[in-house]
Amino acid sequence: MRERWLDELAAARPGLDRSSTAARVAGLLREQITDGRLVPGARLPEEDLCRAVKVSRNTMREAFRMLAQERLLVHEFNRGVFVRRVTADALADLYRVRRILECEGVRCAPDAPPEALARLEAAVLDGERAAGAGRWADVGTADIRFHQALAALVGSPRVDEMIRHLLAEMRLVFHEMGSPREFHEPYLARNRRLHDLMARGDLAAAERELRSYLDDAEAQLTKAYRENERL
Amino acid sequence: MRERWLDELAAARPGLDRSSTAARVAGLLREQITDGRLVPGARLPEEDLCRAVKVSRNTMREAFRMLAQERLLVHEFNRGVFVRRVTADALADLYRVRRILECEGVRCAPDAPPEALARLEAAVLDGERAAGAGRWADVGTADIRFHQALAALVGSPRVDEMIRHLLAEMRLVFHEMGSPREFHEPYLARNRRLHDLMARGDLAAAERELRSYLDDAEAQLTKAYRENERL
DNA sequence: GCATATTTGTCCGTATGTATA
DNA sequence: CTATACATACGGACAAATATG
Repeated sequence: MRERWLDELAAARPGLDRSSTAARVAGLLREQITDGRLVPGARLPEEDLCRAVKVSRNTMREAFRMLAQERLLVHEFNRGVFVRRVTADALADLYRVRRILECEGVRCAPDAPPEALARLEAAVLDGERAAGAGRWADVGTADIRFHQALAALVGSPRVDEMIRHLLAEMRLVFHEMGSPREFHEPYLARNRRLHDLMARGDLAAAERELRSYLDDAEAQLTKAYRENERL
Repeated sequence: MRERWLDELAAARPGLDRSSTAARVAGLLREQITDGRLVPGARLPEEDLCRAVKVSRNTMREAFRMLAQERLLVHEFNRGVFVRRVTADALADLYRVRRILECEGVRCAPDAPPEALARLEAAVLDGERAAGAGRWADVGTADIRFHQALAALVGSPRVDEMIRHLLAEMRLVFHEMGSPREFHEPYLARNRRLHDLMARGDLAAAERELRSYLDDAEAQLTKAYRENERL
């Protein structure tokens, strides 16, 4: 059975690019994954994908490797590659590291350049606008951008990369549980409050708010996970 | 001209393994790099390596990709792969993240299992023993193990992986400047002191000591870098 | 539990494009 | 500018592992 995301992938033929084809293919797949068209646990058969994107198996395998490094795919030896399924343990670890990096971002706020703080506010506004228009998927995207901007206050390229990968994984978690509105709506106001506390310079309160935010979100997701596992 | 590390690589044929050949090849190369036989900036020509290790280009490229993800190699499109050269900027970023992760480790010490603290002390002892025997390369290894154990107190697999990669890069830095004794000797006593402060439960003092340790090490390495650049 | 079909792991030869002496 | 060396990408081959009936 030829599935829908395969056709969409085949349709999205990019124009010639200056970078490697493997990187381009990886980009296509990444988009399918973060947009939720390729669901966690789905298997990616080499041959089908090669036909769909019209690249050789070697190139496809190179693209697989890239995405496996980003933890979006898992490579099971002699079995194939699958869209990553985030376990409850991995989820806890994800939040452990988010707490470390994002709280550090809050503490670095005074030393951050104004553009970095502006991006934080822009993300809050984007989220509020998207919510007003009922575009709940975009609310989720804005939320991710907000937390990315938070960690970016550290001013470290490495931290930027870490948080980018972390939040890409968070998308996997969201897709595994659906109902974006229910999950993201309550956090809109909290992002706003967190931003305002930081703008006011009350970093201690901001960090407390952030910690409680992350605790709540983790608890909510973990609860949903346990319920899903029961199926 | 056939260089020495190529022969050593060819000699180190491992017994059959259950994992992928690419992973095994990556392991071989990693060893050559962290041991300093492959120096930063060195070029790794595909063909020569394939002949030396007797694997196909595809497999070799897969190994390259793994090591590039660990930042030990850099892949320049259409030019080849090279052993990474850590720039002064990258060095500063390296220490920025080390400060974040290792200080977090200190703060997590009370919640860490006894084995984790034991590994910290073991690394201190290993360093002292190696120094007593004049094995300065081993002193460096013990130092890296010490800081790895420090970050491991966080109890997060992800943090473990991050610090492992970070410290592997630190090895690149060390190799680019030689004289292991001069650099590592003064830090032996500081590792001991840091450990003792933590054992005593004085976390605030421990964190202060760690920060000053990292500041000093960074300053020393940066200074050496500037001097090297003058060549 | 077995035989078969499918898929992956690995290798090779080759054509094309890119960088550098 | 030409020549050479090398990287990129393709497609086919075969063994080994896995999934399927």
